[in-house]
Amino acid sequence: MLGRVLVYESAAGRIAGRVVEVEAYRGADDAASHAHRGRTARNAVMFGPPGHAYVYFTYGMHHCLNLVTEPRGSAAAVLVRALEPLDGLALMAKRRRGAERPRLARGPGNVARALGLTREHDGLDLTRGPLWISSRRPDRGGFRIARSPRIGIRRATDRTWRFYLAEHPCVSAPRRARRGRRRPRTGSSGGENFVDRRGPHP
DNA sequence: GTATCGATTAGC
DNA sequence: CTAATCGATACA
Repeated sequence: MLGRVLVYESAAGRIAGRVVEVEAYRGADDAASHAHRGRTARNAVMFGPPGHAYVYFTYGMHHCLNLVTEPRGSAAAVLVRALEPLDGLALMAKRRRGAERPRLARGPGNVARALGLTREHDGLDLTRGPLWISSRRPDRGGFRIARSPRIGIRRATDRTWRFYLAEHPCVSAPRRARRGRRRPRTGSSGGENFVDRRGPHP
């Protein structure tokens, strides 16, 4: 996904952006996943065939876009956390109350907001439009791939399933850990950054 | 039935 | 740090 271009051809206009930050979520084995406790009306698309959009509503005000990645019956999806805006910047800015380019689609709620995605788009087939991933070769612009724990979750925080283009201006920087009582570190290496020298997680 | 929380964000 | 804001989830 990283470096690929997401395109949305809506009635309001065409929007395109390079994927620069994602997170992986799985099913029953992933306590942080919406699919952790099985299929519901909300997460049903995650259990459907791959290549579909799972759009959920959260915090009473935000939508987030996921791309379903595994075969029917096996729940898994990739959360799109940030895009580098490439096309339709004026339209995005309008929806994002005039944010500057690096912030137009930084953060999963802002991605959906900039594209105008809601629960109505839940289940869209990415192989049939109007929302799709360009088949163009991924272009990471020389930025290396880094990984970190997923953001904003409380369970399964030891899994480093957030992947992003390091130093890319459109990537949402993870909040620094709270000061005060330090949590015992579960991982191996001490954690300055999470650069992944082995490439993406399988 | 009621209480709590969340794959977030903007603002102070 | 917190309010915003409501669907999903937890629990009596």
